[in-house]
Amino acid sequence: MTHLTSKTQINTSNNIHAIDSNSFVVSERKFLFQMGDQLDGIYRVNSGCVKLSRNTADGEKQIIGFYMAGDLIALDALADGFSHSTAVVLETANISLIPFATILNQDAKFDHHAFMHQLGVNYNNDNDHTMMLSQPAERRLAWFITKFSDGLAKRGMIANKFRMPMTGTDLASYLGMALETLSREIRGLCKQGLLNKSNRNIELLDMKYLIKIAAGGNADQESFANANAGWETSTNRTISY
Amino acid sequence: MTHLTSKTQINTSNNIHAIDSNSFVVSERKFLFQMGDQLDGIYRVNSGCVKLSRNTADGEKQIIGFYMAGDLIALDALADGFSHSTAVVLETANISLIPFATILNQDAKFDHHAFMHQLGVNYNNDNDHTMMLSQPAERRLAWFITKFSDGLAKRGMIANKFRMPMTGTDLASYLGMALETLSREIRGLCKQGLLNKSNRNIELLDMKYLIKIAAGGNADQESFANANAGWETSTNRTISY
DNA sequence: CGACTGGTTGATGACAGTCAACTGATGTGG
DNA sequence: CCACATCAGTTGACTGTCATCAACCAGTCG
Repeated sequence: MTHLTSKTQINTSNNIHAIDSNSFVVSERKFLFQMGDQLDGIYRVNSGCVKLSRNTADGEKQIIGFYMAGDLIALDALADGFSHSTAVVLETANISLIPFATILNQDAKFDHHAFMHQLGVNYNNDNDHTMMLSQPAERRLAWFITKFSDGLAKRGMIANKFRMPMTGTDLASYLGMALETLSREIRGLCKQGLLNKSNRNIELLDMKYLIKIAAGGNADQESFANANAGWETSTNRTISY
Repeated sequence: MTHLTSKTQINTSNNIHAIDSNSFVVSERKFLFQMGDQLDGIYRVNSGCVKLSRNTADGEKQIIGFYMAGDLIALDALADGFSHSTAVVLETANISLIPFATILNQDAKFDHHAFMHQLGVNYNNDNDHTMMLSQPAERRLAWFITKFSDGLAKRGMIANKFRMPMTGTDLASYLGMALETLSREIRGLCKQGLLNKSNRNIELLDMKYLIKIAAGGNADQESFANANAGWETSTNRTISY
């Protein structure tokens, strides 16, 4: 893995291709930045998928989020210019650097309104994540799956059949559970007929019921899938949040 | 409890006194805003303490943070102008409204740099909180206590002897544990000689060891307090983060 | 004074973490 | 292309942390 700390390196690395002055491509498994790096601004993900992680005080790595088109990352660098998290690309990504100067200076060409809006969206997503962590494992998983699917729908992609860009280990860390627990919970949802899974390929069979679980509806209740078998109930409906 | 949704109400409520055009006082137990309120901007806490909460999908209330002098709240309203959280004042607070227009418009009198800095600080604090939620209960508690103490120190207040502004129920919710668990964990730390507690008054006796627990050091190890009894090891040292 | 809110303590059990063994994918060098 | 190593994920058995339920106590307030 290469390691990016400055724009100079961006231009010299053969894994990172400048598209224009502000946007560049980072390929799978490459670092965008690491904890402690001094950044020139914050980043916007234009396409692909990036994971952010942090180290706990005792050195364990924890995933704090997965970011896709439109998301802002490295917001923590607003505090002091240094990144407090590590960014690794999961799916080859097009990234824009938004320099601090652009954010602070009254550059009319920069859409401050959209920036602030996105900041709020990111903030809300993070809060949702935080809140889910004190919920039962099955609920956390159902929440993630429906939210991920919704994210795809919002970006105009197929929402009921997709490939997870992250490993189970990463997802388990993000959801605050052991890898084994994640594996068992996924199997549980499969057995309930709510989804199919092979490797990282997921097919949602009963979105409504998954949403119900995510919202705290108990999985022991009668499944919508059982009560109303078929595809009518499992269309890739858009979740509002 | 009264409920503030607009500046009009701010001016009419006898619990809220305008100090200047931007700053006002909200007294204990009053709402600053509630989930769903349309806001005119985001708020800055100048003094006092404010708690933020959200409702889970199944209607349970969860505390997402406690905010003190310097902290920004209602950042989620940046997304769409509506608050996704509820703010209740715990200690009579002086609050400034920072209108969206001020943030977006190129108002030279507004310190955008300081604003962005504080945004990053808030963001980091939230990430810390999120990460702690998958740690053991004792560790979460030790983390909160040391962090709270550090927050007091940073604001020039006495850091090793203070009063908790929130109820145990609120703190338990924030830390993602049951009230009973919190009660037992506090007692556990007391029994280890790390702190004293009567009602909501806390006295830290061994900050270093609390920090060690917060960082993942096991409480079964020999306590610094036991190894090196006395006050020399329990001064209100400032934690760097 | 009773009714509340806030907090403590004990008994019990469930959810999920840990340990361990194993299977299946993916990748690498000879 | 195979042999091997490595990573990713599965499954089972066991254990422990912590949530739940319940009873109880201490302030506070109308």
